[in-house]
Amino acid sequence: MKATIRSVAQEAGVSTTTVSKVINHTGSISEQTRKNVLAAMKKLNYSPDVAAASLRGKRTKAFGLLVPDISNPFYAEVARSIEDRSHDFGYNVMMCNTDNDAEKEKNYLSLLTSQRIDGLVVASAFRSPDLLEEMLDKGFPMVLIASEIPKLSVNTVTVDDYKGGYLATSHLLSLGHKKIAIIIENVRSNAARLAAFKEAMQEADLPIPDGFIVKTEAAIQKGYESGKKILSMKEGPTAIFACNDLLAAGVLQAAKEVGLNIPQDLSVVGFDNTVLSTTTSPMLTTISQPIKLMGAKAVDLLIEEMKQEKGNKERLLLSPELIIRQSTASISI
Amino acid sequence: MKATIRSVAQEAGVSTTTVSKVINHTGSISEQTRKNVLAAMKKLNYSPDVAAASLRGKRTKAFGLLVPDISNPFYAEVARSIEDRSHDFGYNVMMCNTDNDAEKEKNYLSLLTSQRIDGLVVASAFRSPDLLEEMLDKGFPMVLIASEIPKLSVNTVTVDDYKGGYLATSHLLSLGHKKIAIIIENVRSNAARLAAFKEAMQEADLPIPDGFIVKTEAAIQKGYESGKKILSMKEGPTAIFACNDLLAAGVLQAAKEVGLNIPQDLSVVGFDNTVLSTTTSPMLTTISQPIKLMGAKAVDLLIEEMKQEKGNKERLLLSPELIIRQSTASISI
DNA sequence: ATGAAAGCGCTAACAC
DNA sequence: GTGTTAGCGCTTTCAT
Repeated sequence: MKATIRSVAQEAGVSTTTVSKVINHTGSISEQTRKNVLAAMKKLNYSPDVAAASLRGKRTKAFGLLVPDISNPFYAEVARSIEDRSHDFGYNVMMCNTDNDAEKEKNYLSLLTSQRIDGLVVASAFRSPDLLEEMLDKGFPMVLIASEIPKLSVNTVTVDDYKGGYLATSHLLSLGHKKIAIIIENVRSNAARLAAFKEAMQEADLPIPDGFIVKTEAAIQKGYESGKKILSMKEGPTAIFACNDLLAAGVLQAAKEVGLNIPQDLSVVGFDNTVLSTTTSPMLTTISQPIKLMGAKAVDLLIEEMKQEKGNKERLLLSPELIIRQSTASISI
Repeated sequence: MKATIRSVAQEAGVSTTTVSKVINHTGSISEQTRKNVLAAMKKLNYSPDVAAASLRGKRTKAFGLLVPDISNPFYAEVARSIEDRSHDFGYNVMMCNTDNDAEKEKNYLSLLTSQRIDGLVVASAFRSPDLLEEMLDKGFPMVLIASEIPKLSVNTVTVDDYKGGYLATSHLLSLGHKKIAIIIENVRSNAARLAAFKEAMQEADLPIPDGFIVKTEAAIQKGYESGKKILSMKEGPTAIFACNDLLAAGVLQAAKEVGLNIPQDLSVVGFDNTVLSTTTSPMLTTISQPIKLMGAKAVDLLIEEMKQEKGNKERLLLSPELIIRQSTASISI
């Protein structure tokens, strides 16, 4: 028999109102009754029912989190930072894996609506963001993390992808590379990385030959395949910018298989600075995103928005950093 | 203004009872009214409020998931498989990171209780399982995954850790290694792996020198440090069994730093077969756990238990598999 | 086949 | 400083 506010009230010899007041620190309560109530709560091992409270207009103390795939180390780390910060505020996080699939996204959105969550953290791509827009219009607290949906007026925290792409390309350029290929994932954040790549190449007056831009999905295997394809060209590149660590790890495998030494024969730079970038051999030069900070900021923004109905939307652009490890080197010839 | 069962009833010109019946497929409803109600629901974009329903004794359609750390690739993959299967049943998953910290475990347990979850999946260590036991006694649906708490009578799905440990050690033994060290994490599952290691060594009449068993935490850095320590011994081992991939990755780094070639100078086997084992170089020989299957089974067990109050507790022991890659080889001398 | 009404656990006026 | 009371959105007897 689970303890209710009524059983606590009875135990403490007061009314439910009083108990409610001590739970929520509202109204005024004498120190003595407070103690009695607290004691009764402890004795009955009482914990308030959020569901019931939320019915009366209070918060559910739960956020939804939409990620493409938690088993992708980048999103696992994002999830961890989101959950940590949420927990600091007494919030639980409902995790949903969308695979960037529109059907699943929609599905989860309605599941989460049924669950009466207080806010939503979105890291999924949402190529058709109509439903999100609807929720936004209704004033539903939401924040995008590591994901951009230009059309939407919404709180956003991302790394500066353009800068990241520029950093990576410049690094390669400064090493003397002239033939650089890029592998991107087909999501919005990667578009900015590509744009920066093109810009940097153009500034250096370098061409981007056909086949030097390949678009694929985020998976080691895909990186491997893309790497194979690029490295089989007659006039292959001397460097590859892989737009995330998963892809870069795949490229490393492909290069090894083709007999290329890294970084002597081929430089590779990744993106995200996930755990993977330190386990590959050679370790990956990559662009780091301040994941801990991003997660914390995202949650803060959400909490903020919940308090003040309809505050202004913020767009937080955090700075990426170039982490030089062992997968890049000056061009030898 | 969110649609309620009342607004739907009004729209359809029926009572709330009728609407409830069509939602839950209970009682009997004429085909015509069914259609009307469905139409009204669609029109108002209605989705039932789980919180309110749960107040009346229905399920909340949410599970809790306690993992040590979602940013550990193994648990990320476990979480993914749990969430996938839960979603198949219309369930949401609340993810909690405990860091195997008793305080946090306790904290989350009470947070989750407030949330009225229908069941709990536990992958966290729970060195003091009193609270879990209490919940179990109350008949609360629970399942342990990749984690053992012998004292508890509870549904469990794990890999056969003993067999896994035996597999790993035998592999090394069959390669001619006689001096083998082991690095374990201080959790229960690893105890079985260690026991199997000892057993296999004894069967082969091989001693385990002082310092060949090191106990640490699950992190690359810890694996690195432990590796360094072991490899600095005068009479070092020719093979190391690292009880998870994170640790193994660290050992690889340590070996490299000390100038040891893998697998020529040192064989390494990991455990878990996470994404890490394919990105290291050389790729890791490791013991694979059928994570997808484990997650699915765990959820199935939970659903099963929810239906039939107090069924018998099952203990599912799945078979691990030896995955031979490149980090192990016959002893050269 | 349908509806009226009670009540799940809780909060918030409002009264005292 | 404390209690009475009305409902939040829903399910569920029990009538009709």
